[in-house]
Amino acid sequence: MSEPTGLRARKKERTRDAIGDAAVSLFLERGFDRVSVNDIAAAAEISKPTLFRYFPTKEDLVLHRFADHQGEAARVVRDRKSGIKPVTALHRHFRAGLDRYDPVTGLNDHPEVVAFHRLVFTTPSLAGRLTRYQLEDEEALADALGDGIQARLLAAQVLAVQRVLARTNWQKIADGRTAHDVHPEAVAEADQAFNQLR
Amino acid sequence: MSEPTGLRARKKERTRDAIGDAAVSLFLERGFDRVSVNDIAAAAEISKPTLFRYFPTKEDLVLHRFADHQGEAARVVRDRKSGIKPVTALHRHFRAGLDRYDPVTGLNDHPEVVAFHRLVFTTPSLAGRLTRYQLEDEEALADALGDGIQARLLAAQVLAVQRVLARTNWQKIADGRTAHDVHPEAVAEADQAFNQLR
DNA sequence: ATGACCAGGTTGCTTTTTTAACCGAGTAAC
DNA sequence: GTTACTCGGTTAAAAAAGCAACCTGGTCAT
Repeated sequence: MSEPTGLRARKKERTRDAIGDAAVSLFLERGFDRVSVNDIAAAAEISKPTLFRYFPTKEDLVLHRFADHQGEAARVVRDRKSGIKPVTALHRHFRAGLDRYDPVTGLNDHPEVVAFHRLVFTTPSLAGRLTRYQLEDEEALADALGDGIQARLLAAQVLAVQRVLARTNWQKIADGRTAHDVHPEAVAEADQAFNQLR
Repeated sequence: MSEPTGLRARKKERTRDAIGDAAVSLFLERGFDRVSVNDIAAAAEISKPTLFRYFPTKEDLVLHRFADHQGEAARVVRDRKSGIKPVTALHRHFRAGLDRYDPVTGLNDHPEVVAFHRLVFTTPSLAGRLTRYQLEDEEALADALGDGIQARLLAAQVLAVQRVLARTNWQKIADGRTAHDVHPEAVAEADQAFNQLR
């Protein structure tokens, strides 16, 4: 029922983490395009082909943290308890994210997280690639919601709302406020936005 | 001219160290035959066949620290400066070992080293295997000394002397004295023993 | 413009490691 | 006395990693 935690799987996961951590910390230190994949491979003590076996492109070295949340919205809809509407489930899930200051909500003031956001959104190739991830996420959510054009529209609107909320939160953090301080209005705005979706 | 420090070589060395360290620390903790090779492999996070690729037998997991000094006597004789007699070179090398409290001289009171010695000499299969290492060492030394039966005899006597000296030192340490305290008489005994060899 | 780099990726080929299964000897249960 | 462990050690096949060499596309001197 669970993952078979063999020796192989454990080491693969560790290697993946080592590569991702080395990459992100180098990127934060010197900027995305001032770090070569060779540098990352050297820092993670692996070879270049091995690096590309774990991550298809250099961009994914940064975006794997988003990729880990890939399909989350679709899963939330699919796994909702019976009697609960999709939008409600998504709403609750987003609010739970706010409550635990999940970085994907934009409501997180850890310096490293803030710097990471900045890195992603000020590096064009990263921002570009990120939208591709969002598209896939949207399709998955649409499939979970149903078949017609309405499912597609709803999926797009939900994810657009989440992006706006996250970006708003992040902006406030970027202006120097603390996550704890911003939290109440973030919740209020989320409630308002999700209610308008119905 | 030097070792090619590739990624592969570095990781191999680390793996070897990890296995050896895990093995010795488990042995010291629970005794040689209360630890299975499976335990060691698990502690070192490698598989059993991999363990045996690095160490031919369970005993060698302990004795690799001696094995690392394998052929040292022969090398000392071969690399001696011209004009220096073999026995003199070996004598100086042993004294240098005493001065830096090298564990192979028996003159070392670190708890871990003492426990390690105790482990080796109170476990029959280990003591047995150790004599095999010493035999190989003796043959190598004999070859370095020359061809005839006299070379063999001298080699055997030198190594016998070193073993007696080391055992004597270890005994004094085992009686509770410090290495620093024992050092002067260890040097004196070594000088006397090596002088009698000439 | 040409040639020499450096970047992100890729391609074979070899070495290393995992996995599961096995062998042979000892040993405890029943 | 058979059954069923455990332990040290081995085998064969498959996955993973390393390495060197390559491709493509840019950038910079000369």
